[in-house]
Amino acid sequence: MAKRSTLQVVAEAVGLSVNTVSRALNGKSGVSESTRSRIKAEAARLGYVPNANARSLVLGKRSTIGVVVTDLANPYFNDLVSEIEEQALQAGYTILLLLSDEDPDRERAAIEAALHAGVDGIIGVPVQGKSNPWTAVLQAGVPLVLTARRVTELDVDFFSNDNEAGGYMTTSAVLERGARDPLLIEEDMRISTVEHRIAGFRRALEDHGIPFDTSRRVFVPSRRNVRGAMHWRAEDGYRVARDILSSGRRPDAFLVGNDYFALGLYSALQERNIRVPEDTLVMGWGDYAFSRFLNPPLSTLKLPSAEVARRATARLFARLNGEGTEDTVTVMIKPEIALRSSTNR
Amino acid sequence: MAKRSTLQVVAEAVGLSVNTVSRALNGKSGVSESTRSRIKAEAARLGYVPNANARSLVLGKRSTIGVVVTDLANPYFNDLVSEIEEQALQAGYTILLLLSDEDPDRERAAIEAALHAGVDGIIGVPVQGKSNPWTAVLQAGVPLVLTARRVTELDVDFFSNDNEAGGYMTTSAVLERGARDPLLIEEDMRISTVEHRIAGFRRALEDHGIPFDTSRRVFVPSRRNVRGAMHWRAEDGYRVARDILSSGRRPDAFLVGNDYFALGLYSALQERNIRVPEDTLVMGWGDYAFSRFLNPPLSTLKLPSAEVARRATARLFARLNGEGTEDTVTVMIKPEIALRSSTNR
DNA sequence: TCATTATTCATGAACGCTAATGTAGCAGTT
DNA sequence: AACTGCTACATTAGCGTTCATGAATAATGA
Repeated sequence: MAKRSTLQVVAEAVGLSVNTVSRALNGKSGVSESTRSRIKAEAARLGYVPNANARSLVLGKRSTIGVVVTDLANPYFNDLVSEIEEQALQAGYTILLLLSDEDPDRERAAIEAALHAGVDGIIGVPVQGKSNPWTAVLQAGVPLVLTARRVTELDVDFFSNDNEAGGYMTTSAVLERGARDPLLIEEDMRISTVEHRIAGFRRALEDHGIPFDTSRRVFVPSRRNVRGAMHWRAEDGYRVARDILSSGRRPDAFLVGNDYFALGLYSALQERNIRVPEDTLVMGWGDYAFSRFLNPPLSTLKLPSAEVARRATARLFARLNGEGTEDTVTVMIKPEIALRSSTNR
Repeated sequence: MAKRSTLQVVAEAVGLSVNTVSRALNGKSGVSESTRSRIKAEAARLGYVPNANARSLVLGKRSTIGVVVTDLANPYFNDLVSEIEEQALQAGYTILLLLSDEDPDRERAAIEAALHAGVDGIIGVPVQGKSNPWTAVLQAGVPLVLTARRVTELDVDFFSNDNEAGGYMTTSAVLERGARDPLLIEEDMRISTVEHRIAGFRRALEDHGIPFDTSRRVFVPSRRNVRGAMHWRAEDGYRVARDILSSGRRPDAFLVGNDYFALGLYSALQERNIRVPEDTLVMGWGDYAFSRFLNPPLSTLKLPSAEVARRATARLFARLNGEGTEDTVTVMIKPEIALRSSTNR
């Protein structure tokens, strides 16, 4: 609890003015090399750490960006956050992490907290919901970049995977392997991710001469406001798959909204002694860490989370430097398909 | 990019002094209710958001705690971070997230960044390494709480699972189910977690009349400085298990350092047509989201990450309020075993 | 030698806020 | 009428920095 030494203390110790010490430590000109090194030595000896609050006040920025994400248990989002953190640190920024847990109320609170904390900019993954708390960010004049999920009524920079392409790629892959009656198990969320995925699914079906109708997709009820929501997703996927199978329906391919659903699906299929890939194909989404080790190894879609994160942070930093403020940009990065045994035929 | 309005602007708008406006908005006494509501209305109309930098400077605190963690891809740590975030938000704090990626150099940089950013306190998960960057935190007079991994030479508050007990519980479970030749597959890290786990393993062995020697445990080489290190862990676990099996060794139970290793182990066992649990038992560690959905469902140890997080943050906040500064405290919370089919016998 | 310029440092102000202190007005007490 | 105590506000100072400006000293040129 030692009282932290200030510039003044260092200045007195070396017998110079506060200003000179500041210039010396910040590498500014107007200080001779000899005194600069003397000052640096003394500062180090006293364990001087600049007061970030005072520094932020006068500089008018906090060197911190807010990262508002729905759920850390989702591998995609923790990849995203990890990469943002790395990029930020390299640029001399730190990140303030706020979690919304897919809950609109918490999201509002998170945004407010970020604004209140004085972040210089925000990278966000929006939650679905009628009211839009993100406009508050723009009103406050804080640069904003959205990722992963689009908010159409908001004209801001947006970076994401190309989910329509992903939906098309995954669906085409199973159709090309002979599936004629595929079923899409999707998250029940009003987010662009789902919408685009279904659009790609539909386009692939129609390209292969299979008419699309709503019976080709079922929804897994989404859970909100649950810590580590992902822990329940496999369970939910299992339940939906089990219901489908006990209704007597036998799709020859399953496409799921994330690899946790596939995990639950595997269990449900096994209960009925339906073999993968002999009796039905399974295609995941997300390429989670466990997917290649399932039995059989799961074909899935590898998402470019790191690149999304890099592009998004780069854009935010550009905005913080006052560049490219005139128009907003939308970038969708192509995912990559990972074909494994679950779609072998 | 609208210039944010300051207290002064609000003050002029209502024709009162800056101080009165400040008192009114902060709910302090000395302002009549009528003027208070008038001020609040005007502030809201102008979209006034207090300048966090100025506020932090005068209050002498940033209302932010640093969370220094090794790896977000590890389910245990993202549980931990999620819970810390929630607790912090409730207490009016935000969290600054720093990642060390199990790399001592990055850890040093992360700690420095947190200190530089002026956090009020730090919750950390230390990396192994000879030099100790954490002393810098104490030297700077910043309250520190460590979790998950102990640094013996550092006299600070420590909160964790009771890993020795966990090691004992998991080992006893397989021994009670008839295993006489168990093998421990452990991470090759010089951290207290591993050390305690092995100690518990050993104690359980000896309690059951099985002599411990170093051939009873093998190490999986640890990867450092890799984003999402967990993605490789299953692969590494697989490799170690495969080598064991191809050497002809046939343990009647495997205990692994985390559930990803179990995932790799399953693959290796399957290649040799060794059945679980008929031919050998498998016991995991961590109860990851996928573990109960494996085939067979994995017996494992459920770690009290949320409680560790809650206790640790509560302790840090106590320190921030100047309570309990006299001595340091060590808390080890008992984990819970989750018995599933992989140890059925 | 003296004027000119470059170098090195000091001084003062400002960032936006909160806390301590000051003052005017008014009711109640003696 | 004079004093006390309270309310409701204003005034002033200060948090620890950085930046703009200014002064002193040393170096340069004729």
